[in-house]
Amino acid sequence: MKNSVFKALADPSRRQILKLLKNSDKNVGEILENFDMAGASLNHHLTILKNADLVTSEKRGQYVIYSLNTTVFQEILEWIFEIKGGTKNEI
Amino acid sequence: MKNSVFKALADPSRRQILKLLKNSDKNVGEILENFDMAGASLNHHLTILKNADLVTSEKRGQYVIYSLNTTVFQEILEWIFEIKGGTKNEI
DNA sequence: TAGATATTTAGAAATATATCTAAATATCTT
DNA sequence: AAGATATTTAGATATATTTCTAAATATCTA
Repeated sequence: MKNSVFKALADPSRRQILKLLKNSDKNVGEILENFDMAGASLNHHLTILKNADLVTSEKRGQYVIYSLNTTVFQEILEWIFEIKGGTKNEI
Repeated sequence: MKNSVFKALADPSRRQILKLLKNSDKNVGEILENFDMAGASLNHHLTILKNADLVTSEKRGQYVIYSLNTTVFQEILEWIFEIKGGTKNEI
């Protein structure tokens, strides 16, 4: 499990971004509406999430759409089971 | 889910400590053998893990024994499911 | 009780992180 | 093409984190 994933999850704003993207993909402006933060600051968080593969982004015209990448969460689950002991069947 | 938990997991040394404690409880010296780090530094990491309720500690004579506290991992799992969607039955 | 061992606390230094403003780049619309 | 809107980059600053050494505290053993 990559360190960048845990580092990315260690910030409340970034976790909230993930929660926002759970429901629907959003462009940067739409994400920004939920925060009291400069656009450049949000961009910094998005970059960190992207480097951790927790989100993906795609340019559509003027906008950049961010989406949740759920495959990494599977890896996090596996890391937890490794520590916690047990398997997916025993939750 | 408390921020302190994610913060605690964001450091590789601390994640390794959790992995070490998975197999058996250990005192500080035994944990320290696995790291190239001053005792005071390790103590700092242990304090962070303790504040996040990821480990517990108990003094036994001269030694302090650290143990994994698996109950918090259950909460982490639930947070992941909240983001990822799905339930424990669908892994 | 004195010295040895185990752990924690205090304080300092280096590095990393989060945030900002200003400017750059890309795209859209008229 | 010019101006408007969306996003990113650059550079600065403040705060947080990791690590160290030295010293303090607690317990054990001879």
